Amino acid sequence: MRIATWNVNSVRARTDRIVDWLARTDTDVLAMQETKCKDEQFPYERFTEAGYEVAHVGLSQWNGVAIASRIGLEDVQVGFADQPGFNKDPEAEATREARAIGATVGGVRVWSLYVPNGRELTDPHYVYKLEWLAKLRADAEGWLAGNPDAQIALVGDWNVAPTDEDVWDPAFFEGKTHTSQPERDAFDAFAEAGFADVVRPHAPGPGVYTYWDYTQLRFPKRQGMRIDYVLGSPAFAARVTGAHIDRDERKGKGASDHAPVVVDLT
DNA sequence: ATGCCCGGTCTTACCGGA
Repeated sequence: MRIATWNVNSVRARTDRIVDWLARTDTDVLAMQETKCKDEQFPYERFTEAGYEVAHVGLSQWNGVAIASRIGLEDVQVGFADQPGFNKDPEAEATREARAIGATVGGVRVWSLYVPNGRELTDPHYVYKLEWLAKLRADAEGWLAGNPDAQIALVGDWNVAPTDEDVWDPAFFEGKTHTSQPERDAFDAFAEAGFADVVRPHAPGPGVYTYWDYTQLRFPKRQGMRIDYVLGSPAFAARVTGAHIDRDERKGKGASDHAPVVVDLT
């Protein structure tokens, strides 16, 4: 079984590329983030024709997460129980965004996650990001406490670079989001809760990234960030036989700014 | 080495991305 996560940065702008990639790489399950469309705009037919069922949640042109599977897709859940909401206007009511969808595939409870960016360290979005991660960790800890043998995979764009090795230049990110200590603490809390990074042992750094900014020749200069992760419960981690980051998929015209992260299971 | 931003929209300006 092969499972992958990919921030596709618009599923409509890249449908051909995504469906071609699925077929070419023999991937059974793909968690997508930043689909950037409403449910009624999602190109379901293209995935169905290729043999994949899709569960998607998209409420506007922002965010949007999905899981595509050719090995079944059960018990779809939009959002996690304590998922916080957000509103740019602090006076207005915070609403839950399309940043989390869960489904059971091949015996694995998969969550496709798009963690809030945070924007600036002084922005309310940063507070939202930290709370979002804390609530997810609390809920995920509960899922595992209720069933220590559960195969759970928390996958997606975490928008955190947990170590200095995970960015091309730590000095460049001083005073910015993604590398601050509170964000790193929030990310590390998942390991403490029993969810391990199953990719890093198979794709060690330095210089190994999953995202490269479109500007300033970041990709050819190999100036990227490792912010997309597959965190697995012990029973999930035990099934992992290999993993890699498909850097080639970042090449060429029409690429997402993120590469797919691929995990192979028994 | 795979190229000097790219999606989206209430589109020709601006928001969000990281």
